[in-house]
Amino acid sequence: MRQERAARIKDVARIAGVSTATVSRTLSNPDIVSEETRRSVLAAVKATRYSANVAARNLRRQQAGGVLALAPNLANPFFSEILAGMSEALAERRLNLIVADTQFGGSSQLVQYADRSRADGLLILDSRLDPALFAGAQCPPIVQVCEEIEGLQSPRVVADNAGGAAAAVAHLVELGHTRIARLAGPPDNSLTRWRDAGFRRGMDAAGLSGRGDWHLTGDFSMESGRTAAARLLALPDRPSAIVCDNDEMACGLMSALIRSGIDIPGDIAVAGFDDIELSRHLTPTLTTVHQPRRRIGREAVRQLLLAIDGADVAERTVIPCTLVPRQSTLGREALSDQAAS
Amino acid sequence: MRQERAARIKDVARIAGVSTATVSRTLSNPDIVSEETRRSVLAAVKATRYSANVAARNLRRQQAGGVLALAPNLANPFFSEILAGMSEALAERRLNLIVADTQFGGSSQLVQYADRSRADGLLILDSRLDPALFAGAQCPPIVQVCEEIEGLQSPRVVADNAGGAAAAVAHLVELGHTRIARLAGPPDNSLTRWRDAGFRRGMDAAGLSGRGDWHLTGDFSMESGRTAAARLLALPDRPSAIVCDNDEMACGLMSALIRSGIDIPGDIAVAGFDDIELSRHLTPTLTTVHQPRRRIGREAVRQLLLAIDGADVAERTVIPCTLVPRQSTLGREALSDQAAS
DNA sequence: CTGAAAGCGCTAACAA
DNA sequence: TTGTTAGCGCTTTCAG
Repeated sequence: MRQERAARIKDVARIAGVSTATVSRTLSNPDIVSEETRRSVLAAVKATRYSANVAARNLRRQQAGGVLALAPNLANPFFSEILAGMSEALAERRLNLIVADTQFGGSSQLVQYADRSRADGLLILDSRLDPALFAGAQCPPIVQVCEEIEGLQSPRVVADNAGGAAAAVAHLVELGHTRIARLAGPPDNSLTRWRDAGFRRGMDAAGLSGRGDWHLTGDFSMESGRTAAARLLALPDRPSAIVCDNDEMACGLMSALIRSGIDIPGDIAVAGFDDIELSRHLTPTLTTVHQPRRRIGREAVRQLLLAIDGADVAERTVIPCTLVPRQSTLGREALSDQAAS
Repeated sequence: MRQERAARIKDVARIAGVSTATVSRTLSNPDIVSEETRRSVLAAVKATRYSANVAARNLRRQQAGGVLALAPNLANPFFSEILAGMSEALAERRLNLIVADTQFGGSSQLVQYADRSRADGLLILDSRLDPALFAGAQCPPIVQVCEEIEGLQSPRVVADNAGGAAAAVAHLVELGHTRIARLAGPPDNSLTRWRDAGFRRGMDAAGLSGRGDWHLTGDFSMESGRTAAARLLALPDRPSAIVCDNDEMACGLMSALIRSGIDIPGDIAVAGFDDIELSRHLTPTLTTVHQPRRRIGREAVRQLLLAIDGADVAERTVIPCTLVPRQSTLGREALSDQAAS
């Protein structure tokens, strides 16, 4: 039972009684060969279970056969659904998605990838990367996704972060809140900055002004939401509502507030951002801003493929977000036993 | 400003005044060239920003340069942390991790990958795949991770699912519970079967017997935990504790129970499995079985690399799990304000 | 519509 | 220790 060698294009050609060029043509551009030839080649392909050697094809075509996604944290469900959308969209073009976690290996590893022979394109999801990494002449086309790196010129596909944050504020205002706090992400993060702008826009529209001591900061982790709760509770003059820059912080915050005997939304209403699956299953369920993550991933790939093909690409594609009102602002009665919406 | 072509090995050789073979040797095996040569080659590499063409190298070496992971759902945080561990371990060997979501493209796509020219190895995390996909002679080495496909012979790296489930039961028994129910995963899933075995082992050890009507089934989703709660509440004779086959179901279950006015753990104690990050942040925090996911990912890669190198590989590597007692079984007082443990 | 042949860039066997 | 050289398997001109 020795291991049989994989068939090469030569083998297929011999069996089909044609040249290797014809086999290649049949496979990549079936319309330009005669029907008879096509039939015999395809039969030979099937008989030999032939599948083209990827390295040889890529070498010849001077391409990499895959796209690299740089994400700050693979273990984060927010990114993973975007990656799933990317993977899906790339498969249609028979391109691989190679995923690198920027937490490891450091930039020394990453710089390797900013090279056409390794990746036909780059999808960058981490705004903390140094733009200099991608400055080389041989860097493949780039699309930035969700986050934005200052000083790296490339098309961007982002959610409507400002609009989402403004909608969250408007929702609270409509419920009668005027004392609205904010739990922001890291100040140097582009998401934070856009959501900041939206928050202020929403406040302005309602004639409200933000208060400095009601501006808390976290790092997008549940843990930082937990610690923010302590700071919130220590305030002499508490807000009646708080808008968080993501669901995970909102989750950590709510959980700590509840443990301290605070009623949500009775004492403090809470809104998040992202609409991760969890948000529907918290108690109370979390009002949040839904980002269509799969669609963002697909759209980013679409733009990248355009760029790879040398077509014109929108400098900035903004994907709309939608507010999803749930119990953490409406109260339990409003939606009591309703299924996830 | 025209785009400069990437340097090839020839360019480096010319600048360093040596042959291409020497450049290649300097880069892949520096010890066998003289120090002087090495210096001039490295200088030329730096000057040209040379980086070897991956496709050419792979073609010549008859390898793929990457390993493919087949996961059922990229968007699931449980898998994503394992993938992160894999990515980390592979980077040390300069191998890519290519991730494919088995939800999309169907097996027609996947079968393409069971081929040495596309992947140097396969990491299979989805037990629902057809073993026939990997039966070809040209299929690269495989390691199954976490889940197991019946009829696919290959090394496996799995958590101690039975031991974990037994520990959860033992913990409840120690707290005085004798009426213990189970919320199981899909019956055809290997995780479910191992956890089933562990559950029974734990019950037997305590002299307890499981009851048929206390055996609920879900599909590992939060949603299925939610619906299981309704069935649990409809029972004429309720258990005092329930062991769930994963944290997400436990989360959906708890959240629905609480909404129905059930006190956890006063009325019903709940234990999960996996220890996803969320579990520490639920209210009450969830007692669960911790799986060292990153380590599982790293270990799977270690075994795969051994197999690729033709070394002997353990048929089955079992990674220990540890019980993490929290409020959902102990009560809120016990651990009230303690940080995540 | 098809075949011959060049060559993508690299590594490794062999020779010196 | 280094250079020469063949060739990995494929695609794509260029001829016919």
